[in-house]
Amino acid sequence: MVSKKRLYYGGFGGFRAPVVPKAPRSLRRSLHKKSSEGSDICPFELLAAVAGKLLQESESSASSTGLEGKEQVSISKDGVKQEPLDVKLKPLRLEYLDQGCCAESEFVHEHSNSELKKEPLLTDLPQSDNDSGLEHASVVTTSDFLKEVGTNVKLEASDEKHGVNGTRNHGDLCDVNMDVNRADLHTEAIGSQSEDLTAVKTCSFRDTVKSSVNHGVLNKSYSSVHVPFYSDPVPSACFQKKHRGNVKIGIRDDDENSFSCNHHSTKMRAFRLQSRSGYRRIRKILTAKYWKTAPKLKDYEVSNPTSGGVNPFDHNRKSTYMRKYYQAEAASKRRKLFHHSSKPDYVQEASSESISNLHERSASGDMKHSPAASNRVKFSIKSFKVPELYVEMPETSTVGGDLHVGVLLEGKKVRDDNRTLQQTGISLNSDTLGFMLEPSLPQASKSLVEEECPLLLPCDTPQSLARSPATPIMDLGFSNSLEDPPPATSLDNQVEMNQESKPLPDEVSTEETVVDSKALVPIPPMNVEALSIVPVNHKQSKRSELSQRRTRRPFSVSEVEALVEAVETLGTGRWRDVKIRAFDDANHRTYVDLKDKWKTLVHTASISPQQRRGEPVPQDLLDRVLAAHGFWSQHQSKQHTKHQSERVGTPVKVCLEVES
DNA sequence: GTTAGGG
DNA sequence: CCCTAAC
Repeated sequence: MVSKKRLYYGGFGGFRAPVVPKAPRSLRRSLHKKSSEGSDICPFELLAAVAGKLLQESESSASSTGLEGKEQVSISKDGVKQEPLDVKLKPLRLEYLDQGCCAESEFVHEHSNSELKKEPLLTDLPQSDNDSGLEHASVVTTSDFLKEVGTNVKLEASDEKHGVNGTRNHGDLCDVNMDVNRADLHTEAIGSQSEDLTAVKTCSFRDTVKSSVNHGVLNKSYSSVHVPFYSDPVPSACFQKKHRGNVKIGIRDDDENSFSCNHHSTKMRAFRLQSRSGYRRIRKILTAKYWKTAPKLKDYEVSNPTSGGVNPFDHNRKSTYMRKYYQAEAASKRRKLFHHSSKPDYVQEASSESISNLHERSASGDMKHSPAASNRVKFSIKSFKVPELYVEMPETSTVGGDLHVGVLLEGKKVRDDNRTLQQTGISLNSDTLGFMLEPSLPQASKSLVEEECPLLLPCDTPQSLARSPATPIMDLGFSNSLEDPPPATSLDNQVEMNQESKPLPDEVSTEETVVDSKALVPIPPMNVEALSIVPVNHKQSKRSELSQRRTRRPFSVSEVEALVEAVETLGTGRWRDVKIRAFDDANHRTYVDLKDKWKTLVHTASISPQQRRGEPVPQDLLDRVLAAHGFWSQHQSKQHTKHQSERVGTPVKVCLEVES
C-alpha cells in the first residue's frame, strides 16, 4: 500500500511523505497492534469499518430522524452485522499555512464526486488537483500523515435517494465525530473486532466514499466536527516543519461551495468503534486540539502548530486557530470572542453534544511528572455548543500551554468569582477555573488531572469576592459564552479557547489524545484545584479580552457612612488606609473603588436631590461629605493634619485623630 | 503597589 | 467601574 500511497504524493508536488518511525503507541495499541501495523490495511478501511458500527449505534441511539434509505453495508466478520448503513466520509480539508508542508504530507485528493467511489482503496483514488471546492475532498492517505494529523471521519447515515443534503440535516447526522489516528484505528478496530476487518473495511470505506460522492459529497451541515489538530509526534523533520507552519483545516458546507482557498483538507465524519467499551476509546487521539462543531458549521479552520520533534515547544511557534462559523454569523463575529453564536438551531442541536475529552500531549513534557502526561489537558464541558471556536496557540507556548477559556452567560462574561459561578451553576473553590484535557486513557486521566495537568486558566481578574448576584461573570482566562443562563451544570456555552500548548510529536500520536466526541463532562467545581494552571502569557490573557467589567455593586448607605467616617478621619488621599480602616473585609471594594465613590459622593452632594439617582444617600451623610471634602481639600489631606485648627468645619475630631 | 484623574 | 499615568 505504501507504494501506492506514494503515488499520490506525487500529486502534491512530489513530496514524499517522510518516513516516520512510528511513534510508540499507547499501551492499548500495543495490545493489538501487531496486525495493524504490519498489515496493509488501509486506515480508511479501518475507519470505514468502524464507521459502520458507529452508524449502527447511532441509528439505534440516534434520535435523529431523517435516515430514510440506508445503504446497507454488510460486514460479516467484525461484528458489524449487516445493517443498513450509510456511511459518509467527509473530507476534511487541511490547510497548511505553509504550503510546503502540504507537499510533504501525503494526501490523496479526490474529486469529491467522481473519483473516490470507484476505488475502494484510498490509494487508488485519483488525485485531484483542484483546490477549489469542497468538492475536492482530500483524504489523507498516508498512514503517517494520518497518524500525525489525525483523521476525522464523519459517518452519516443518509438517505441515498434523497441525498444527504436533502434529507439529513444536522440532526440527522450521526453525531459522533472522531478523530482517529490511523494507528488508533487499527488498534481499536483490531482490538475490538477482529483482524478480518480489513476486508470488510474496504467495503465500508468504499461505500462510504461512494455515498458521499453520490450525494454531492459534503453535507452542508455537519452535525459535529471534531478536529484534532496537532501535529503528530512523528519526529520526522519534514513533518514538523509542515505543522510548524500553521495547519488549517477548513470545513465548509456545500453551500459555500468554496473552501477557503487552496487548502487541502480532509473532512470526514467521525465515527466510533463499537467495541463495547472500546468504541469509546476510539476516541482519539489527536491531538492537541479538537473541537466539535455543531451541525451547522460551515467553515472550519484549524491551524495547528506542529511541534518540532526536537524542540516542540519553543522555537516552533505555531498558532492554531480553530474556527467555526455559522454561516450567517461567521463573518460578523470576532474570532476571538465568539460568544455570540446565536443560532438557535445550532445551539439546540449542538447542545446535546459534548466533548468529553481532549487530550493533548506535549512533545517534551513540561510537566515534571511525566512528560507525556503533563501535556494533557482534560477538558470537559457539558452541553457544549460552539458556534464558533477560535483557538490560538502561541508558538512559544509550551505544550501544557495556556488555556484560555471564557464563558459567557447571556452575553456576559462570567467571572470566576464564587458568587458568579454559583449563580451560573458553577462553583469554584479557587479563583481560577480550569479545564483539563484528559487523556483518553482512563488511568492517566485522573492522575493527570490532579497532578500532572498543570494547566490553569489564569483569571485575569480574579478577585473573587462576593458579589452581587446581578450578573454573573466569570473570567476564566478565556471566554466562554453561555448562551443561556445555565441551569446548573449544563450550560450552553460557547467556548473559546486559547491554548498554548504544543503538541508533542511523538507522543501525540501514540498516546491517545482522545476526545470523546460527545461527552462533555462538566468539571466538578470541586476539582478546581485539579484545574491546572497554565501560564497564560500573551496579551490575550490580558483583561482586555477576558476581563469583564465587574458587576456593579452600588454602595449601601452603611458603606457610604463608613466611607465618610473614614475619610473624615483619614482625609482624601489615603485611600488605601481608608480601605483598610473601613473596608478591610470588603474584598470587593478596592481603595480605588473607595476613591471613586468618594468622588461620586462629592458630586452627588453638590447636585440637587432630584438629580440624584440610585439609592438615596441621607442628606446628613452628604453634608458630611461636603464638609470633609472641603476640609481636606484645603488641607492637602494627610500632611496637614496639624492645621486642623485652621480647617473649616467638621473634621476637627478627625484631624485630631490623625495627628495623634 | 498607590494615587489621582479622566473616561 | 475602568484605565492609566505618575509616583
